[in-house]
Amino acid sequence: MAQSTAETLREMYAALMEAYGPQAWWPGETPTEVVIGAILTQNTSWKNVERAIARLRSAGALDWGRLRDLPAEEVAELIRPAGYFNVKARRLKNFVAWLFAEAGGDLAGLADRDVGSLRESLLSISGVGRETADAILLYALGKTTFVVDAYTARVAKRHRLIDVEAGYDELKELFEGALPADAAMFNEYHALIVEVGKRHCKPRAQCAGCPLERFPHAESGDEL
DNA sequence: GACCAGGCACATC
DNA sequence: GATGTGCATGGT
Repeated sequence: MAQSTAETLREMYAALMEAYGPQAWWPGETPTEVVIGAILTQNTSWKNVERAIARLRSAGALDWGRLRDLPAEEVAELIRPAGYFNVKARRLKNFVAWLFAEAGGDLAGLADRDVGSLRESLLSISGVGRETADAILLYALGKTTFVVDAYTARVAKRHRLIDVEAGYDELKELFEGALPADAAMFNEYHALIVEVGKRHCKPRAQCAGCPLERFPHAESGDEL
């Protein structure tokens, strides 16, 4: 009898940790940088996001008060390397307005809010969808919520752990249901999935040498 | 030159 | 509720 999907997910975590070790995502950065990065990385490579963040830093704009006061056009110019810069400048401004309304412009003021209501409130911001909200909750605020992204979907579907048509919420429930509710573990697992995604689980899979190769999977050629 | 990258909002059916 | 489209830079 085959092992359960939940067991497979836990074994995959162990295999990835064995192969790559702790990722320590966003360790030296401030929660402010994490939030900005979460918005800028929407459908964009992290390399380009780093360039944009560096430009914000040089301009002294890694600061909510400064971002609030800068015209959207100037924010857009600063974040140009991240792509979709006009859209993302508005999204940053939307988040800033929300943060001042909710917590006086200080992320620390959100620390005591419970995950559920905070997630709902974040989702009310235009430009903050489910993945961005979960990334902010987990990586900036340390809340226990699993982050699903394109890599998560690809890995889970390639390994037949979920229906190929499954959406965000189903994937989130798959992982949260299989794992202990531990923010540190959710943090590591998501980061490890991104790592294996970048190295192996690409649109055209490179399964040879993948830490997850021993787990049953579809080969490249499947449109995933 | 095509394809891809840690999405999201909005229009339309 | 499902599907299609615009948004834009930089790497392969």
